[in-house]
Amino acid sequence: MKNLIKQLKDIYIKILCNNNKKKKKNNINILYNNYKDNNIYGDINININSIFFLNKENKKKIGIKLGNKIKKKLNKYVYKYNFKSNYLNIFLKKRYYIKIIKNYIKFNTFLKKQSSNKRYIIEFSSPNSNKPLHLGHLRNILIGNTIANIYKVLGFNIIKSQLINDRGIHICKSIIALKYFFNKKNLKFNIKGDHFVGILYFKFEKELKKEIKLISKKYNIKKKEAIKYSKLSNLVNKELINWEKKKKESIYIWKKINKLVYKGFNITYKKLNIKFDEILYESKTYLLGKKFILKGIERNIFFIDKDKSVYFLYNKKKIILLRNNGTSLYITQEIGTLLYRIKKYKNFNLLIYVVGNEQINHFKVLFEILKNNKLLIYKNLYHLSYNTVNFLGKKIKSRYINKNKYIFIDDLISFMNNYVKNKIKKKKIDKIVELISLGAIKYQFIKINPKKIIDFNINNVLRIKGNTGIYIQYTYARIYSILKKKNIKKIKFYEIKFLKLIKKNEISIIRLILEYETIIDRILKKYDPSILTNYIYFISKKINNFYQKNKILNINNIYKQNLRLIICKIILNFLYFNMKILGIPILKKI
RNA sequence: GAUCACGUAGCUCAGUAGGAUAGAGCAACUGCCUUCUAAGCAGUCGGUCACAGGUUCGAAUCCUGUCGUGAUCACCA
Repeated sequence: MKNLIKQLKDIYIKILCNNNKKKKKNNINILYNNYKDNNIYGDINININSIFFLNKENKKKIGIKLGNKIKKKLNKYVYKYNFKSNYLNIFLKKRYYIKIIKNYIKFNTFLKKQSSNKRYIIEFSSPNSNKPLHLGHLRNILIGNTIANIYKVLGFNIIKSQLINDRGIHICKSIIALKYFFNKKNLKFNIKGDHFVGILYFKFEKELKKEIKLISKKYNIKKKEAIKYSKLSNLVNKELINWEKKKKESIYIWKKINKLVYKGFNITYKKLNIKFDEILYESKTYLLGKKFILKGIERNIFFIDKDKSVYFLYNKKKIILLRNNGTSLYITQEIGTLLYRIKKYKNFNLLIYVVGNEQINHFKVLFEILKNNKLLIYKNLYHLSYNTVNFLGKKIKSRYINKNKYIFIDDLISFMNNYVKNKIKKKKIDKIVELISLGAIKYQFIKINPKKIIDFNINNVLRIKGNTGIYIQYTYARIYSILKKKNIKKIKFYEIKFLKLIKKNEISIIRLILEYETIIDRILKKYDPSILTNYIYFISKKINNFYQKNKILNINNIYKQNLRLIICKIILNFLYFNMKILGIPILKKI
């Protein structure tokens, strides 16, 4: 069965844009009407205005011409049309929806596969190995994972990639802290590895802050200046040099610390039910970046400064690529990782970096460097940026060293678990509580447009009413409980009877599912998974309304019951499909 | 100071390929469990789409300016 919208588009193009097909094709606005009264506005709305300017009379003429043509050509499914305020409204026959239902039952798919051999890499999470994953990571992970899952169901060859920033100043800070501020007596070994290393890191930052304050007071200089005279800061720099020189002691502690952190990360990922296809470590790729930069100097793309640091000129500003002591920086290792990926995959069609919007400039510089080096791969790179998660009015970000500015994912999860446990009416087993609270957390983060700041307020997350993950899970469980009582496989499809019996209620649900492809297109175009949660919420509302108003089981007319059961089955599959994409746990019982 | 985002109901957010009467949830207030899961459903209340111009037959949506909030501005990652 051909896609109706596509058929309408073809007719539209044939009649309205003989010239300039390609240019106009993208502007054609043909949508299923799920939001306005179908008695007045029909099933499908075609916006006549979106193409080119016409005066009112001509618009009506063209609209009616188009309407006639559509009715003639698609007579099988279209029974009338009208023209209102520059919209051509198409009214569909019930037969169309019966056909759609039949197809859903037969094929059980909601999307047409688009591609099978295109390779897309989605890099997300990208933690530093010096502290636990926090809410900023959570947002990152959920955006990345959802986008990756959508590409996956569309048939793309997807690689979910985690890049761990396991080298650099930050990890040296934890090493120094372990060496100087802790001994066997005051070390706590009974906590999760990443939290343990986090304690080391925060201890260092605290001590550094103290020292700098003292120095700047003593010599009456600014804090930025004072860093130069800081003993701790010096120790860290030396540690980094030792590490890059592969000194035994440095490497030994570094390995031990990282091991602890990864163990902790894995537990958190397991709780979130997030899996990666590959894990890259910057410690293994940064040397490629270093080499690349040294070559660039020979080719006069990068320059050596007076103090021996290496820089790149971007908008007349110096971007440092190597420190004057020869050690690498963030951007160096970023280049190295990219080179590694090119080597590993030879060719990929798209690499999406899911990274916060504070790094927009960083990626602009990166792409510019690649362009300057004639690495055309930069055209296949995209920085998917998202806004911050704020807590207590402050951004949650690594630069804030005060531990109170962080909420770690682990803490949020256990907080939510407790809340759900106390709130639910009947006593539930822990597993169900966990799945409910996980769904609630995920939904709450995905549902906000990545461009917007999430003002993290525990009261926003701790909600079980209305537009929440629980609502979706509940809707699923409700429908499931009905289907459990009947053997759906034994239900026959009575086309002619169904045609007579199908009503507005049933049709409006099917029409909503028909909008799905448009929704997916928009999500990928905008890189915005929140569109999906909003859509799923809208559908769930419709279904709950249907459920409450109509009886499904034990109705007099057995054919009607069958029709409704079949629709329930489709809805159930549809919810399942999308909850999988969003990573929201599916519960058969709540 | 420069650059980039964002500003829609008391609160949290949809809507921004210009197009039909600006939509949800929360909070407040009404109804609905003897009947497939009431973590639900139906309803009431609530808006000068920050402000001012401009483009257009038509602007929450595009452009300019102002104000407000946030991020970035390079040897942190």
